[in-house]
Amino acid sequence: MANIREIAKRAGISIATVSRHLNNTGYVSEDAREKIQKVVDELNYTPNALARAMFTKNSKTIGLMVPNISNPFFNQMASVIEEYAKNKGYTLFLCNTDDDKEKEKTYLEVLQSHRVAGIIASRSQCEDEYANIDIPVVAFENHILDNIITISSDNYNGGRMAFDHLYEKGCRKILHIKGPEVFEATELRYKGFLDGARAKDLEIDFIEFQHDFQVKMLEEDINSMKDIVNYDGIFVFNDIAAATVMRALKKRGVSIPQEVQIIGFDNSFIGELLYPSLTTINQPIEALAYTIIELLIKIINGEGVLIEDYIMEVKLIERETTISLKDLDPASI
Amino acid sequence: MANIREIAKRAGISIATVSRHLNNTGYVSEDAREKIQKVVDELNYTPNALARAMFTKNSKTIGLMVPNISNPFFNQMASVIEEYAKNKGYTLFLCNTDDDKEKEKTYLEVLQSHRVAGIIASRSQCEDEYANIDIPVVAFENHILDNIITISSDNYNGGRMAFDHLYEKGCRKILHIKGPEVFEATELRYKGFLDGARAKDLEIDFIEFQHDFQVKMLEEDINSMKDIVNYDGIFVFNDIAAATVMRALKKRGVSIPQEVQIIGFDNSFIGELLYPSLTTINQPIEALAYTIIELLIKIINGEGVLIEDYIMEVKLIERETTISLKDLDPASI
DNA sequence: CTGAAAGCGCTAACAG
DNA sequence: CTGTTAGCGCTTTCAG
Repeated sequence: MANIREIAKRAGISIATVSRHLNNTGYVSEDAREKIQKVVDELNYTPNALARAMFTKNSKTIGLMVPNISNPFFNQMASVIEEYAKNKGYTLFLCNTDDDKEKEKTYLEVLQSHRVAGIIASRSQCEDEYANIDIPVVAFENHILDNIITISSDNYNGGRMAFDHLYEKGCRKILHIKGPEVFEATELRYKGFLDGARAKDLEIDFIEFQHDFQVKMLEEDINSMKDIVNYDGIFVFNDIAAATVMRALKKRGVSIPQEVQIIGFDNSFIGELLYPSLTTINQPIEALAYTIIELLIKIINGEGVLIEDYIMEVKLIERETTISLKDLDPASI
Repeated sequence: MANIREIAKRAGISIATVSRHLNNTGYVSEDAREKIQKVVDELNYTPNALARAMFTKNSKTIGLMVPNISNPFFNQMASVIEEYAKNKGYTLFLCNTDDDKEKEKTYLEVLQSHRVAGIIASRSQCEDEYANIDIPVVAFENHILDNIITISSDNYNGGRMAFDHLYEKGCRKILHIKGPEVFEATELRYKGFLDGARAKDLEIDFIEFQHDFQVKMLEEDINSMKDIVNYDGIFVFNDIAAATVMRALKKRGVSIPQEVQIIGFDNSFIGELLYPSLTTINQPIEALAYTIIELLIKIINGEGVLIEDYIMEVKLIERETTISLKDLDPASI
């Protein structure tokens, strides 16, 4: 692959001028520009970003750590993060941690070695591992260290909204299927939901899933639920798990929402494909992704940012798995 | 961030020896090894992959181009490609092309500039753009150029199996919802399906969707289908589109599979979450991903590979959206 | 077993 | 407006 020296030689001009032209930095005569561009086009020359990065100390790459890219919520996040990053001139390294601390640690080293300009750590399981990283980091959902910004949705409030909604719809025998304890986000949803119930003096049952979506694994969790039919309202910690729960219920002949109302969390695309379509709490993916990228790039550029929690508003998306009792067609019960 | 010179100085040893130790290449005395490792640990030193890449001409990175990472089939592919790549010591750049030629071209340049060791181009819309790339490339699904290997599932056969299955189940008024013409994969499914029908002298109707899954867009396509209720069997070009079709049918009160049988394609996780669960054609994601990575890395390493089409076997996954007529409970019709 | 030195491709002073 | 030059951090001959 050609290099800048080759271009300079063929154009009969020094490499400094070629560099200036390529980067549009400093003066270059129109005449020189043309000559250079001609050779650049002929040789299909592309500047070596690695060499450039070594000098400028900015590789223009960002490491994106996600639990798993096949998780519908995280891949929607990844999709828009990718777009924002690209618009800013950054390319993403894709890192699936599988919610596994060891894998996260390994990737952390890989990203470090590639001298990424910044790291987005979603649902991190690490702490001190980030202490000696001198690369800008922003955390999504799980907190890492005091000096690392955390971005998340207002999960607590979302949980509370979920409860209020079910309650409003008339549910009184309520179950919450909660996520693994190590997920701060689902833990907050649980707390919010619980506080909502307490405010109404209502007792609530809980089941904890041992893991998040990893194609097929949820089914096991579902099988462990026995008396799931005894409730009239269920709040599931995310949409994909809710889909699995819905499927299990239908298999047992339970009709939704007539017999059990369901509410999920995320508002990932899957909710709209289900039948009945899933009532859920929307996480503002665009706002989350935008905030993550903006903050990270500000830190990369040495601009000051407030070290604090950045919490984005959620909102209820009412669809078909919840329904007002008065709207119920008696015949369908 | 520390560099090798710093390590060498602190360890009182030359950088050459430090390098040898780090890469386990050439002789280094046990004594030297210890001294070096001690400093490496103290300083949390990680070798600069950029500098290394400049010298070795192998960046140990791979550019993964996918239409969109939120497409369930492609993100499952990405997930396992990522795992295989990591095991081989490669890290992935994530590139969403959105099935847009211009975006693909842009990313091609970006990947070139980052001097990726190889490129995986899924469903590429380009041709000549790849002619002057001196980076190993493998294509998934769409062919690019004669000298570029293409890996894909046996889509033709899959289409044929889909027809045979519906026919066997008793369907005679059949519709195929096909993908955009520029997708070689869905085009082959269409051809296979058509040939199956011809073999039985059966006339079949077709509808063409204008685009693949991009959260929300499919709904428009669905709305454009009027007489969708007049069929007893539908083959949809992929699972996610099938999910949308199922939802539309149920909204119109059509029962599946009693009135219409449905078969999708991909066997992405979504099929199992639907109710009834979706009969579909399995694409062997593991085998595809494995082949893609194996071939690409062989090319990167200069080992010879056969330039030809690598076609992986598909198989029918029978679930609940198709059913033998004799199994039908008359009461449920 | 170890070190000096050249060079990968680029950018940014600095001196014309 | 342009060219020379010194590195960025690393690996690898080639001499010891």
